[in-house]
Amino acid sequence: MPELPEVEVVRRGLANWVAGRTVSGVDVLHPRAVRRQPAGAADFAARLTGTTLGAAQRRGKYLWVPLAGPGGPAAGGGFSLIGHLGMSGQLLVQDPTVPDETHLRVRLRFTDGGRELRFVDQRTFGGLAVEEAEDGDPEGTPVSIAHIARDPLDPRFDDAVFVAALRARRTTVKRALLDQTLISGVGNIYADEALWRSRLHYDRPTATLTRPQVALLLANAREVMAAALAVGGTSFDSLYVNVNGESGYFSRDLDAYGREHEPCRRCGTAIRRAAWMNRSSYFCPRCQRAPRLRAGG
DNA sequence: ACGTTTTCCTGAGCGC
DNA sequence: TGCGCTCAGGAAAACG
Repeated sequence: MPELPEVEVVRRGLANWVAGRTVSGVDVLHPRAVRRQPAGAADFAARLTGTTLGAAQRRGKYLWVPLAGPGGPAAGGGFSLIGHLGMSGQLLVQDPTVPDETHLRVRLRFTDGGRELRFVDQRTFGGLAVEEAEDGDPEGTPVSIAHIARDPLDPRFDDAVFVAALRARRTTVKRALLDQTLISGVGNIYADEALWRSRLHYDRPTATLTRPQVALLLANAREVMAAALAVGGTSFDSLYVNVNGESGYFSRDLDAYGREHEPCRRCGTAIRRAAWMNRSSYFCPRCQRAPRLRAGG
């Protein structure tokens, strides 16, 4: 499941392999992959064809590639190719002779006749679109992601603002970590890892956390994602790979996620898995004590 | 306005 | 062998 480190690995791959190349043609093999393109698949293809791809950018789990038109950089009009991998999306740089993948959704061909860019997505939660940048934004952030918060690896992420905003929420801590308008890039895996490192239970009300506790949680989220990025991200199966189809190695370094019944690496207690919001939360029942239920009524 | 729940999707894994 | 069920989960949309 691609979260910030995995998406960053893909961003680097795009910067290496497709920047500076001009699109000669686009095949949309599944309309759902471009469902965020208001005018549909044909419009998506028309807006891309003939443009030259710039250096890939990222905010949280979103990627975008600035487009330059045939008339020069300005002629792109501030448009970008924006993408989200969802749960199972892959962007692969693939030789044209390689047979189409089973779940190939979109293909970009280039004027140099070299390796294609393929968007492959089994569960189709991900997608691509061509979009205009937010008016006057020097970073060229596409309009549809203007509400996404900066991520903790962004130098302009404001720690103090985040700490205050999280404590002001009337919700629980894991919900807040997964709220992309508060902090972006954190998904289920790194949320559980950051909570384990911080010895916090996922159901702790945010309002009960002290400023130092939230600051520590943020530092741990940042650390665990940086460590995962350093080894190519987390892969449980073939669903997350870099643009060359290779898996990352962080899954063996996880302390909580996916470790049900295995001993906590701090205290030896068996890690538990709890149903949480139609998904799972992994935690150490000893290190991460559940909040005391309020004696109501 | 804000917080919570539902919805979208497909393949792996499992019990019977 | 195959059917039905559960699970994986990001984030927009719908709901309260």
